[in-house]
Amino acid sequence: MDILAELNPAQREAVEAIQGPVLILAGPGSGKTRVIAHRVAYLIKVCGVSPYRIIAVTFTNKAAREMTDRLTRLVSGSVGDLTLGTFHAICARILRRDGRSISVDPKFVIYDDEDQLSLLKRSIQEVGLDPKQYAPRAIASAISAAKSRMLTPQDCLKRSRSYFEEVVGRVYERYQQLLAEGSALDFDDLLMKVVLLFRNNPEILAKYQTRYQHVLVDEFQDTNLVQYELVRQIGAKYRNICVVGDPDQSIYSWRFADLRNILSFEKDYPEAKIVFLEQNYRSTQRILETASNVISVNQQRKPKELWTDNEEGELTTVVEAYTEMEEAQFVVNEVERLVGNGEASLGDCAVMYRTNAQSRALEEAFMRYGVPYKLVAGTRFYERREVKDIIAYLRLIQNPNDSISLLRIINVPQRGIGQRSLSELSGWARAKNIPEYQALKMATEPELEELPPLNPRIVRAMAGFLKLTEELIAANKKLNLVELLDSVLERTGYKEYVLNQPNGEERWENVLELRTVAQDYTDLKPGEGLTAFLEGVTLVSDVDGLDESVAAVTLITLHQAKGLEFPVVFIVGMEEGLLPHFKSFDDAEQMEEERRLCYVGITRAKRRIYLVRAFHRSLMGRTGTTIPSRFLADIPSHLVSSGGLWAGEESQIAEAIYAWDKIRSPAVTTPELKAGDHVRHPQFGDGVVVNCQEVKDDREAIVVFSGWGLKKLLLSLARLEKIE
DNA sequence: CGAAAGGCTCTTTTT
DNA sequence: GAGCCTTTCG
Repeated sequence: MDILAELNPAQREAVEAIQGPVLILAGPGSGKTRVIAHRVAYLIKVCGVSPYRIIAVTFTNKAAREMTDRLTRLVSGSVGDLTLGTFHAICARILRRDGRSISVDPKFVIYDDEDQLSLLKRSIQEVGLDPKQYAPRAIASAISAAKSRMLTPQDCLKRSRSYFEEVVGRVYERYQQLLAEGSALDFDDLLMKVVLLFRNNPEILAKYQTRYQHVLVDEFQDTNLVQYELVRQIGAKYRNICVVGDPDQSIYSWRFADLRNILSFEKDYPEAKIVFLEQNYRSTQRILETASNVISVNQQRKPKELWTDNEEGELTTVVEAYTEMEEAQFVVNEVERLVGNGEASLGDCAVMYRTNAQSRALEEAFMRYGVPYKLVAGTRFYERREVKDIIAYLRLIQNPNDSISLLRIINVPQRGIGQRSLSELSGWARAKNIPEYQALKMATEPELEELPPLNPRIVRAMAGFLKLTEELIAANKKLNLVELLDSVLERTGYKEYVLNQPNGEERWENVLELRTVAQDYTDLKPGEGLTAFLEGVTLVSDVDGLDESVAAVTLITLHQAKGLEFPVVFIVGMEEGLLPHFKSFDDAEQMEEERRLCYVGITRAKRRIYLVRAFHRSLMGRTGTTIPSRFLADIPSHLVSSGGLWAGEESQIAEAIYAWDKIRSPAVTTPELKAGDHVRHPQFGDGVVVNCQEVKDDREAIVVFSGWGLKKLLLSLARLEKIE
């Protein structure tokens, strides 16, 4: 098979440029995944590079799986030695192998968000603060921001400039101590620790640098600083780094992804070859045009000319339903209609939305009409209480110092060890600076002088739990994973316990489902299967479970939809407050990201796109009138099939009560501005107003900023501050 | 000790 | 509307 044959000139250029750094800027549907796959295949087949010397990073495990499939076909053989996976999965592997030198226990467990939050609450308390006063989520986010910039607690404390930052620094410090004590890492640690490992151990870094002759990174626009640094470190020796991305599809800034990575790449690798992929193979002309009109409003963007040879296609359908129930009903009916007249199959259709909560009304409608659907939320399964309980037992077997897991299940099923006794134990453990499990061991030693003040009955219960755990730990040395899991279920009496809970049957089904997942690991040696399984279930991403072969409509968030494509796409909730989300209202940059999100959604569609909204929507208990998303207004009418409803929108915008105004943070008072006024902008700095005029129901100022030039800014969005 | 009920807050996107 | 926490009662 000729690997270059089926590529267009630009794609071919991107594949053949194997020497030195390459930046591929690729529009939606321009075949970037294809370019990566072909490039790897080209390296292996044509250039004779061993797969062992190639590392390719994808955004999800699913993308990695698909890449493997594609490659196996392209090179007609196995690519087993290839390093392929998400940053997190790859880093976890590196740390298990080489983490010892920075005191990462190879038996570490990975904490998910829920575990992280529990540990954080504990850390907040332990530094003498009240978790109610310092929202653990806000602190979690601040710590994550720090880690994505590779800042240690000490760095944070040193540079803290406010009381909150100091609090973050102190909590962060304790949080890391507790993680270390329990041999646990959070998601961000996986990345940051590898960077630190490489920094402190040049010989280990050299090993990886020498091994990886070629580095490839997909979805580069959504990488953050640690990830950039990792790529830089690993690729430093050969500099054969190929990154692929699209600034217009950058939608993860809240995870500290930084678009500036693309600019840094051009700066750090001045010799980089830059390839533009602008031909779209996915969508009809009209879909592409709709999308372009939406995205071109963004100010912070390099204009890009996307084009396609595909047919003109259908008009964009804009629909207004009365309520969210009717919105869902419209989608279901329309799917049935399309499937009925043979225009599409169930699997061709996807419904996309901004927030997970929106899936509910949709699910109900699909269920009521008996239309098969699949909800993309793989991680949701692993968040279920019963599933997490079992995983906690398994984690405890792998690493008994994992106190979060221990506290989760020490009394599940009930063993008569209550909250009071547990805080006694925890306090005692903390005083001795040991994990709970070690404290448990000591507390149940009858000959010990200094015992925690516990009731003998409780001590007996604790000893029983300890004995159970020790036996399971021993069992892990000779049983395979499923045998071990069965042994957990049997020894704990979990089945009887869960069946007595509300929805017991369903929950037990979930446990059995988990057991099915575990079966994939039975071939591994005792112990190893457990490690691999625990890593697998923690690093799953939502789309990983998406199975294209199932004939059902896909319900998916806009974020999850990145990288996917469907012949028919419905985007629901096209309303102010939802898309764009109201959290972004007072920040021009975030607003641009909302727009990109909308763009990502539209460009998933191959043949048909529906933009749907509800006139009434209930949120937070309240029902409110909505107004159409501003993004709808950017689509020229010649591209829209006017469902009659759309025509009357203009007057509605004026009349509609802006339901979100009540929730929205107090409107930034827009200053009266005239030409010559000096203003300050959070991003552009100080500038001078050139002009200011009324537009629709807003005012638009044209301001010149030094270093940025002229900017058009809507006063309701841009946080302009008048300065004297 | 444990279950149940009531009250509170916060509502985005996820590896 | 949900999840989390606290309170209350058996």
